[in-house]
Amino acid sequence: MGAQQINSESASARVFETLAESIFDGRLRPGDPLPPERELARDTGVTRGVIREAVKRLQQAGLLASQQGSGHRVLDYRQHGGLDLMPWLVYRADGTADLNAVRSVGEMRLAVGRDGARLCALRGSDEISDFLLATLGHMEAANGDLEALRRLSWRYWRAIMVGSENITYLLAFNSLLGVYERNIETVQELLADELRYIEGYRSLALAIQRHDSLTARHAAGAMLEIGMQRLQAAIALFETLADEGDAEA
Amino acid sequence: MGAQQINSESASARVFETLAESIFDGRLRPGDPLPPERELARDTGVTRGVIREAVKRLQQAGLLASQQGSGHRVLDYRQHGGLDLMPWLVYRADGTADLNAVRSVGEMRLAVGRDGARLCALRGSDEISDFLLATLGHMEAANGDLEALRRLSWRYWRAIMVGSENITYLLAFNSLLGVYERNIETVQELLADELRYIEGYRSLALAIQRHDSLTARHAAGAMLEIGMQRLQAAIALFETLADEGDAEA
DNA sequence: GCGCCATTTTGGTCGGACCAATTGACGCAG
DNA sequence: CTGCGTCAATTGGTCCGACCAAAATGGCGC
Repeated sequence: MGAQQINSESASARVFETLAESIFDGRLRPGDPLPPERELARDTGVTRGVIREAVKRLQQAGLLASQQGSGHRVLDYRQHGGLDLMPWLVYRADGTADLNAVRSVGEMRLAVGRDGARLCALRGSDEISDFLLATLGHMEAANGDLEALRRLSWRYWRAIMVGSENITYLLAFNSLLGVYERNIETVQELLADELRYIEGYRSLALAIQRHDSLTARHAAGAMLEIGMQRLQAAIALFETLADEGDAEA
Repeated sequence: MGAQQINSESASARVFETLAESIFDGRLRPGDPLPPERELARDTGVTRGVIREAVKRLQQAGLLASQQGSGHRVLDYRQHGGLDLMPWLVYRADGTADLNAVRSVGEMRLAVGRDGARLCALRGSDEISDFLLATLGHMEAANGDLEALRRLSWRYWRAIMVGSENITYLLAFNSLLGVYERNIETVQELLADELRYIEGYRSLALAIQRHDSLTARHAAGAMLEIGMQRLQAAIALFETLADEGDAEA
């Protein structure tokens, strides 16, 4: 498995991935011109139309700027990129993960989750808290099944983001989920303690139900901190291993 | 000016905007199928290739899902969209702004700005604080010129986001800037008091310089709250006007 | 009434052509 | 020799028509 499955992707998707990787790993730097479309088409063995479709996606992602007569040039994604680039920034082409990017995701998860919970307590309707409590019941019934808990937790948090009535938080949540989804098993194991901390989910849901924004914020923070601590421990471990690897090399 | 300038956009960009608007204003709902590419091409008077380029951008934005043989169908952007959709969510086709979306932007600005400042104080190098203090000097020299202050403030905050070493905050900052840029004058007037609050910028820069994360967080919060209050006041005003308009109608 | 298969629909790709903006080299005038 | 204008080459933007491949459709036979 692995490389072969990539053939199932469309040609334009493959070109997109290839070019995006070249940009993220620095082979194509900000300001660099992209080879002409005709040349790219010739080299990759596809039609110019396919190249153009991939280029359009790269433009939409904030990775390229184009001008007729001139060409396509690489933009600095740190200046023009959106949150949806995170999956590419976290998971490199060589299969390793960027630990800084992982930590960043954890920090945003905490900040957005905490403030989203606060706003949900302020604004959430009874429908929201009812849904949270119902989901909580399913989590209790899951009996520690991580897979089920993870799915339920995602629904739970999505409901909070909806209840916060803050569309930016909801969209940011989507982007973060995009990162998790590429490595579900690892995320699930890492957050195991948090997922099993049913009491935390309960006190948060109850705080939201009684519109107690201060308690909701703290409950959310306490809950998310569990996963954050596991995450930081894992990062520290990997950094140690990396250092030893460097020392040996 | 206005409608005519749109002709300067490329054909695929026009198709993209048209379809995106149809999705955001609800004429195309989640689950709805898009008309076949050949039909869209015929109706809009462009080639299928142009339609496909626009469709690729819509896919990248999380607005469409496609399947060979079946067709393109509209996704729920609240479930699959990223933060870079905010400009479209804030500014509707009829020229009005979605006040809820505006408030959301303000809230994320506050949350990310506050935590970004905290992290920058924790991790920022001397280069960062030097840059902040230098920019501060330029702001003092701007002598209240809003245009100049706004530019300098953006650089200032970008430096903080870079210094926070949290890539998700930096990318979210980019997306928020994308919202501001579509209506620079209004944003600038709205944030006038905040932009002129040089002392706030100074105390934040100094807190970051001495790695005082707690003070940095509070200084950032105090500063951003100024703009937030103006924003909330403006929203309340518009809501009142809208209510009166409804009452008359 | 149910399930299988040919037809149709529809996205994905191909190939070549022409248009339009930009760039750059060449040659002319100053 | 310098500076400017012109023209050709480069390159993205669009058009056209064709074929491939996956999915949906509808009719046929069981």
